[in-house]
Amino acid sequence: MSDVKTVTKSVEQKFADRGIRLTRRRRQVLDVLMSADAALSAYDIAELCNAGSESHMPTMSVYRILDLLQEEQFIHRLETANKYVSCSHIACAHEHSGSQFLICDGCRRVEEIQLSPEAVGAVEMAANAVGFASISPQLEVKGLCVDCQPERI
Amino acid sequence: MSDVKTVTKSVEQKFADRGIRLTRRRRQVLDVLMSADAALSAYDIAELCNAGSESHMPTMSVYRILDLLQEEQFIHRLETANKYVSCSHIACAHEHSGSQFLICDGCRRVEEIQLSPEAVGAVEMAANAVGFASISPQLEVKGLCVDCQPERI
DNA sequence: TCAAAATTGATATACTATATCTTTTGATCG
DNA sequence: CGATCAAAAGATATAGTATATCAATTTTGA
Ligand SMILES: [Zn+2]
Ligand SMILES: [Zn+2]
Ligand SMILES: [Zn+2]
Ligand SMILES: [Zn+2]
Repeated sequence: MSDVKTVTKSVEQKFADRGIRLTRRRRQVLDVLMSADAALSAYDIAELCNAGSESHMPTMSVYRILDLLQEEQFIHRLETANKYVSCSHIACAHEHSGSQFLICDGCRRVEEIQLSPEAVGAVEMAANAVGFASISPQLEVKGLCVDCQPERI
Repeated sequence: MSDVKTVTKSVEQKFADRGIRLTRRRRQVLDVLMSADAALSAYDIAELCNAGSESHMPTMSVYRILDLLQEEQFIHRLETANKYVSCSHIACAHEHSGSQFLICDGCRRVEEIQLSPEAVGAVEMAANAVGFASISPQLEVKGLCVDCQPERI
């Protein structure tokens, strides 16, 4: 169960490649998000940065850093929850063209998935039918994860 | 373009049928939402209730009333926007089994649609593939409405 | 070294939402 | 009708999320 991730060489490399500095503050925020097993609010993150550390992480800094990490797609903001998660693909070479999130109503765990092209197509179709275009691909869907579903015999 | 709706007989009848009182405050909130051409925040609603009226609508009341109207599906809350819209089906006999919303990034207009069963099925399929079940049906998708799309020649 | 740019610190304030307690209003029944 | 009880609204406090702004510090690179 304990599968705690933090900033690795491959993540450091992504920062370097894009000419973005991985400062102490940014590393703190990203480490907290990568270690978390659920989405966190900006205030949660500030608190966790401060826990067991003499440093003081101001919430403002957290927001600033979240903005940057989001732009670079190291993390994502869950708009239905006002919370943040690290990207599932943060350590791999995967590119995304829009992400979808499953959010467990039981344990708040978040799963980042890619919908099948057919699924995306079906949503686009429905949108086009009423004149909408340029659909943004971020979908957030609530449900129950495999651990939180009532047991079936 | 001006197609302002307010509480009608058929809406009044729905309240009566369900034993819910359509008080002055509730009517004010619902009228504001039905007249609006975009989603509104609770504070927007309070302000609009107060505009050109001697009465004072407290924000607390707005929230209380929004809760009720939502439970009865007269209105919906857009979770990605923290805003509220009146239900497209408020004046008809239509039942919904989950709604989907298209939100225009240009003008903030909101279109309430029903995805095709195939589209819903495709999303459910993707969720099941990673162990999620009991998917909630509310989807909010951002895009550009027909009026806000860059003109094509 | 020194000036410019990027990052962080500090403080204030706006926006969204809930909790709780009191007062008023409205339905019901004798 | 007037007493009673429940629903609704009023009032106030507070929690939670986010942005604006300006000053101080650190990093970069000429
Ligand atoms: Zn991602
Ligand atoms: Zn769960
Ligand atoms: Zn509806
Ligand atoms: Zn539009």
